[in-house]
Amino acid sequence: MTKKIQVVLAEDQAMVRGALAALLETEPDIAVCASAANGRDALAAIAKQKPDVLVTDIEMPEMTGLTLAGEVQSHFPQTRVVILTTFARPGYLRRALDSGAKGYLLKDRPSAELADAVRRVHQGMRVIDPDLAAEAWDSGPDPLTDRERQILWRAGEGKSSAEIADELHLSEGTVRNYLSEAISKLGASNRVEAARIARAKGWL
Amino acid sequence: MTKKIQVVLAEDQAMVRGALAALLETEPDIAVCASAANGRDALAAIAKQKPDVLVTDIEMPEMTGLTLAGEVQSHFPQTRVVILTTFARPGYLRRALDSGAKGYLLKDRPSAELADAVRRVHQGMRVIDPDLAAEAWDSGPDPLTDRERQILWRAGEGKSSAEIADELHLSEGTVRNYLSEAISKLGASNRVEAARIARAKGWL
DNA sequence: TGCCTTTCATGACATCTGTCACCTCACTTT
DNA sequence: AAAGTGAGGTGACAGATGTCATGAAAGGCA
Repeated sequence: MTKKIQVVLAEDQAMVRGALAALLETEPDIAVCASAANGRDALAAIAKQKPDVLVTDIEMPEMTGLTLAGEVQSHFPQTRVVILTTFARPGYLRRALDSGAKGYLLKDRPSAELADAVRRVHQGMRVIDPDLAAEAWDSGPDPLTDRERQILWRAGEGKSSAEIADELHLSEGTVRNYLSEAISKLGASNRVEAARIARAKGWL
Repeated sequence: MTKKIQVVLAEDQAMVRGALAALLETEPDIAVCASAANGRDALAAIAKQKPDVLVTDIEMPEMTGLTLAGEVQSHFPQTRVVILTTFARPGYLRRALDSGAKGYLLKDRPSAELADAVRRVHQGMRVIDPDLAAEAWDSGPDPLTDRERQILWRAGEGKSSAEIADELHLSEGTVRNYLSEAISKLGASNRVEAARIARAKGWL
């Protein structure tokens, strides 16, 4: 047999990280050469190990998987990236592909697909969840501006317009204007629903 | 060696389920005899297999891990339950223990602890995450009434007072009263923050 | 029987939210 | 130089939200 496919694993939940490593180690042609609990550590491991494939979660402390994918793409292009996440959010998929990820796999999928995805991506193929790809296509791009995103995020945390204005050094009226705009763009009827929709799409 | 510890696994994310099974299978004294994607299927598996230990997630479709723990406790008391979840929520821990669970483990913990927990619980010990137990102790019991919970849940989804009133056949004023009460009990300053706090504590 | 607790309801009030028309100021573009 | 363009702001208004005092009806229990 030729050399095993070297994989680095990035996932913040230690239990899941260990379990995924155990899963990949059951494959005779795959070896997990390092694993990390956040994007920053993963990047350091990649610099040292130069693995064939990175399998990474998205929501992690320090550096998200999406940012990590971008860094890997620009500094270590020989390492292919597979995103492995809970979230079937069109915005996430779009950003993942923009960041150079070659695979996007959901944690809902059968565990056998992980090793498959690693092998395919290693061979230069792309592996994208087909349902999600279709959804991403017809849900369109993120309609929010940066300001709207910042403000909607805080509103979703339960902050009042006045508090948000204070934090961002804006007037309260301006904050209300941005929220109004975001609400109408998302077809919501108030800030809470708008935040919910934006979160579901992966735009927050 | 004596017979292996028989484990049933309940976890809705297929990838994680498969990975956890692979992890447990690496232990020489543990065997995963069945796994299920929701509480209902898990209960059926337990009825058939009569396993020593059930390892279950909390948030699952059809039947949550907490409800499942209660069912197992009353119908199959010889099966000990270990809750394995992402959520460090005092309310979840409390309900888990009330439902007869013998273990409560976070997915943040090192993967080696899972097999340990299974062994200990099998021997009749309890395994509770110590930090979470302390937090649960001083955060007190759920202060919300059923009505307040129902209403706060819907408010957190972005529904207006009028919509909630309609859904629950109450007057709008009554809904506002309950929300006001919930907001003050939780020390929040509006409905959104109140919902956030309640979710974080595991009370929603 | 009387007392207590829950649940639900009103009305009144102050404040917060969402919407809209319109304005300023600093940049680009042409 | 004139005409956009985008970020930010103002003021006004209707409607939603949060608070409080008060009260009716229903069940538990001593």
